[in-house]
Amino acid sequence: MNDLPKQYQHAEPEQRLFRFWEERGYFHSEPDPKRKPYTIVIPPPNVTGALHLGHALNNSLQDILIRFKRMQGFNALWMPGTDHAGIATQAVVERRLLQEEKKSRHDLGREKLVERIWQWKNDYEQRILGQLKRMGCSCDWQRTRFTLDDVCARAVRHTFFKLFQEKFIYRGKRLVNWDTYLQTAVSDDEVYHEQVKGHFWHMKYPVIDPRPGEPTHVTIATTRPETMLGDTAVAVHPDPAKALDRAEAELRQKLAAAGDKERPELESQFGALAERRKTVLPTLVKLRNMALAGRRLLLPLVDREIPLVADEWAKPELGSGCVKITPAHDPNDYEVGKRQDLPMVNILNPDGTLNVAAGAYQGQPMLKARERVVAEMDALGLLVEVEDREIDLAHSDRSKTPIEPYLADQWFVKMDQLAQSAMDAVSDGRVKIFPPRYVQGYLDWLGEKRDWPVSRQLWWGHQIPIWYAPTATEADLQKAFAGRDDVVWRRDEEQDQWLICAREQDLAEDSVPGHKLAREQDVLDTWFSSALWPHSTLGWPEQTPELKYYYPTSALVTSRDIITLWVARMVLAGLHNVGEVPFREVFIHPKILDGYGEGMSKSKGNGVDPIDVMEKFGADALRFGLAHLTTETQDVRMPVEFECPHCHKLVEQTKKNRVLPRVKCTQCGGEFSTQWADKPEDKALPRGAVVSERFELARNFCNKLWNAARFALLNLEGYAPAAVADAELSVEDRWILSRLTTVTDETTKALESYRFADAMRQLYEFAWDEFCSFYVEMVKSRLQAPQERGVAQRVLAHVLDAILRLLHPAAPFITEEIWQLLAGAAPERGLTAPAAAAESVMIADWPKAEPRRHDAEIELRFARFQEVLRGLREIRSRQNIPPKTPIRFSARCDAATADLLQPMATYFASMANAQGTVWGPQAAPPATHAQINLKDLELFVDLEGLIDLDAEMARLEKERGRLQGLIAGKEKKLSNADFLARAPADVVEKERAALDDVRSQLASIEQSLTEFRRRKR
RNA sequence: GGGCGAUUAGCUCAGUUGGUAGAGCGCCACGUUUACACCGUGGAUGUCGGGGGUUCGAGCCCCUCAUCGCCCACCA
Repeated sequence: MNDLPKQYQHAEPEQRLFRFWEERGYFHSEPDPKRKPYTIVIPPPNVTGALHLGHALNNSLQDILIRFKRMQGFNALWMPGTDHAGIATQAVVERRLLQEEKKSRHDLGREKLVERIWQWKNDYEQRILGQLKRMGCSCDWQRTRFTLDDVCARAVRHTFFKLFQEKFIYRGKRLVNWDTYLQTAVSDDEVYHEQVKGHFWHMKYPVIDPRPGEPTHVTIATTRPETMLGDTAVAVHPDPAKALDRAEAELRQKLAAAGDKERPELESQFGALAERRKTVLPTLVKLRNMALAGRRLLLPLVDREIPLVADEWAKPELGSGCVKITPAHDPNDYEVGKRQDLPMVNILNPDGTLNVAAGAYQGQPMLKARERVVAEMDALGLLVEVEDREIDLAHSDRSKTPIEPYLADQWFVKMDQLAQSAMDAVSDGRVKIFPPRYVQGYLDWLGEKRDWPVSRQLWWGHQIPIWYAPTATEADLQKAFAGRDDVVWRRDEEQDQWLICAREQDLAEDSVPGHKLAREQDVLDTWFSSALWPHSTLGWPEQTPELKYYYPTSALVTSRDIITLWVARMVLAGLHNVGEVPFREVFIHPKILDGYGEGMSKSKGNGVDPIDVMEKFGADALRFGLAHLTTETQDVRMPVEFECPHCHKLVEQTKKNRVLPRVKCTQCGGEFSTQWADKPEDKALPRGAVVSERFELARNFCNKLWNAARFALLNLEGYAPAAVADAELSVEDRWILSRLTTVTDETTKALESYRFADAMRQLYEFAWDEFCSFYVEMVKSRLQAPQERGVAQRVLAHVLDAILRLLHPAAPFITEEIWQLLAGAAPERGLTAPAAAAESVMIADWPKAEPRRHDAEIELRFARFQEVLRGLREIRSRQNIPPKTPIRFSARCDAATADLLQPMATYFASMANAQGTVWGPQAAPPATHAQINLKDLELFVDLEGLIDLDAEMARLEKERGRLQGLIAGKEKKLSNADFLARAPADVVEKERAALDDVRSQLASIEQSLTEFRRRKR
C-alpha cells in the first residue's frame, strides 16, 4: 500500500474506471416491472459546438441524481442524446462555408449543404458525447438519440399528422421576423434588440383634392422611410380629444406617484400636452372628420391612393398625431390593417431587396432604397425634418443581422387548448417546478396562448410532411388514397389548393394520377422535435415496453432560459401525445456566468471547456465543485484565466482575447492555442487551458479524501470483519457514528429536494473536519494497541465505506478508485452484519441513517472537547510554545462539564500535548498562567517557566475590553423594561445567564491581571 | 414599462423559525507530530448596498431608493 502516491492522480483512474463501468453494463437499464424506475432525459445539447461549463453543471447535477437514485435501488435510466438545433447549426455551417470557401448555401444546393451539416453534426456529437463520458456521466449510452434520427423523425411525423388531422395545425399569412441573411423566419425568442444610431424622418403626404379649410398635407414620422412604399393608409385617432384627456389623466396619476426627481420632467410633459391641445388637436379633429368622410391621400413616389382611416392605434399625444400604416412590415400596423381591412403590400424579397411592388425601387436593398426615398421626398419638398435618434433595432440572434418584419406563409400550431393543458398540469401539481418562483413565468407565458409558428425556411431539420396539390380535385385524392388512414387532406381556400399530410411514408410526386404534388420545402422549428424528446426517445408512437415503464420520467434538470421554449412545450406535447405529463419534477439550476457577469454561451465565445478544467483538476473536482456552487438563488460567477503552457503563469481572460484562436502570454510572450483554434497552424501551438481557481476547493477535497483512504489502507493490515457490539465502541467511534447518521440523513434529504450545495457542504465538512481532523487523529493510538486495533479497524473501514457511498454521486471516480482499493484490504465490511462489499460503489446501496446511533450526549461532549482543545492550541500559539513542549492545564467548570471532559484526557494529550490536572469548580489559576474563557468554563494553562507575561497581559487587556463592551450591552438590554416584559421568558433567562457568565469571566481576567502586575514589579 | 433575482470579509459565496455574523481562496505567524504542504495549528479582516419602518431585539420581516443581472412587453 505504500506505493500509493501522496497526491491523487486523476487522469489514469478516470479512463480505466469509466471503461470498467461500461464493461460491467452499469449504465444500461432495461424495463423491469419488479423494480421502480427513475428516469431522466438529458436536455439534448445542440450540436452547434462543444459543451461549456454551463452544460457541465447541468449534466453533473443529472448524474448526481441518477447515481444517487441508482444506489437507492431504483432502476435508473438516464437517456442521452443531442439536438440538431436547426437554425443555429445551419447558420454555423453556412458561416464557415462563406468564410472558407466563399460560397453561399445556394451555391451548394440543399442536398450538399445538408450533407455538410451532417458531417459537422457527426464531429460535434462525438465531441459532446466524449465530454460527457469524460465527466463520468452514467447515461445509458446504448440508447443515445439524436433529434433527427429515425426514431425521433417518426415521432415528429406522427405528431404533425395527428395535429394536422385534429386541425391544431394550420397555414396562414403572418408577419414574421424575417432574417434576410439566412432567409428564414425566426421566432420572437430568437430576436434580440440592440440600440443603434438612426434617424427619425418627418414626411408629409398630400391630401387629394383638399377642401377649403382642410389641411393640404398629413405629416407622419418614421424610422424606416423606405417602408412608405408599402403604406396602405394613414391613421388618425377616432376621438383625439378624448384620447388626450386620457393621456392627461395617466400623466396626472404618474405625477401623484412620482418622487421629487421625476417631477420636473413630468410637469414639462404636462405643459407639452396642454400646448398640444391648442396646436395639434384642431388639425387632428379635422383629419378625423376627413377620415370618416372617406378622404384619401396620395402616397408620393409610387403615386398610390391610400385612405385616411380612424384607428385608435394613432396616439394624438405623440408626433404629429398621425401614423403611417404599413401592414406587411410592422406588427402593429398589421393589426391595424386587419382591423381596417386594408390591403397588405409586401415590398420585400426574401433576400432583403425590394420587390416589384416597390415600383421603380425594385431590386434595391433596403438601405439603398432608404437613401433614395429620403432624397426624392426631399426633392419633392415633402421631407419636413430629420431628427437623430437612438433606435432599438431588432436583430436575429442567429445571423446578427437586422430583422425585417415580413408577411409570409407560415405553419402554426393552435395553442389555446394545448397551452391550457400545460398550465393545468403545473397548477394542479402533476408537474412540480423547483424553485417554485419559476412557476409564475411559466404560467404567464402559456397564458398568452399565442399560436406557435413552427415552420422555418431552412434545409436542416424535419421537413414538413405536407404535399400541395394545386390541380387535383377532392375526388382525385379520395381515389388515390382510398383505404389509407395515414394520409389526410384539407382545402387551403386562400391559395386554392389541397394540403395533404402523410403520416409516415413520403408521397411521390405522382401519387395522385394525372397531377403533380409538390412537397413543402420548409422544415419544422427545432423545438417541435425537442418537445417530443421525453416520449420520442422512449419509442413513441410505438407502445414500447420502455415507454410504458419509464414514462412519465422522474425529473428534468435544466436552466431557466428555456422554461417556456422547451419545458412548457414538452408538457403540452407529452399530454397531447401520450396523455400524461413528461416528468414529475423540474429542477431549474443556476447559470454559470463569466467574470464579467455574463452568461456563458457558444455565440458569445466566453464558454469554458470542461475538458480544460478536468485536465487540471480532474472530473471529480469539476463535478463536486459545480454541485458545491449550486445554491437556490445565486447564479455562479466564474472568473477564469488562461494558463500559459510555456511559463505556467495565469493570463487574464479579457472580453477580447477570450474568443481568439491564439493568445500571447503577457508574461513570457509565448503564444498558445485556445479552444477556438481551428486552423492547423493554430492547433499546432501548445494548448493554453482555461482554468479557474474556483475548482481548487474540490480538488483539494479529493486529495484529502485520497489521503484519508491511504491512511486507512496503511492501517488495515490484519483486518478481520466481525460484528461490533455497542459496548466495544470507544467514545470517538460512537461520536463519528452518531455524526454519520445525521449527515447521512441530511445529505439524503438535501439531494431529494435538489439542495445540491447543502449536500456537498455537509459531506465536505463531515469528511474533512470530523472524519479526518478528529476521528482519524483519535483512532491512531488505538490502531497501535493490539487489543483495540480490531474494533478500530472495523469502524474506520465502515465509516470510510459510508463516506465513499455518500460522495459517489458527486465524485464517482475517486470514490470508485478507493472503493476498489478498500476491497483489497477489507472486502467484508459492516458493523452489525459484515458482508462482502459490492464490486463497485456505483451499484452499492445508498447508506441508511441509523437513528439508534444518534447520541446527543456524545455530540455535546465532543463539542465541549473541541472547544477546550481549540483553547489549548490557541494559548500554545499565542505563547509561542513549541508543539513538542508539554503543557499542563486545569479547567474551572461545573461538575457535569468536568464529567464530560475528563474522559477525553488522553485526547488532550495526543492532540495538544496537554495534560489536564484539575477539572471542576475547585480548579484555580496557577500563579503564572494563560487563560481562555469559554462558555461556563475557564481554562488555565500553567506557564511556570514558559510565560511571555507581556503578551499574555496584552491579550487579557484586549479581552477585558471586549467583555466590558459585551457586559454593557447585556446590562442595558436587561435593564430595558420592555425587553423584560415582552421577550419570551427563556430568552430573558438565557440573557441573564449569559451576563453572569461573562461577568465571572471578566472577574477572572481582572484577577489574573492583578496577579501579573504584582509579579512584574 | 411589468416581473424575478442579487447586493454580507480583498475575491467567490453560505447564513436554518428574527436573538449583535460564517466557509473556501487570499493574507499574517508558527509548524515538516510517518495519511495529506492540494497539509496542520493559530490569527487578522465586515456600519451585512443607502434610507425609513415594524419589533424588547432585524443580515433575516415591511416600505423606499440605488446599482447589477435575467425574463416579458413596448417603442409611428
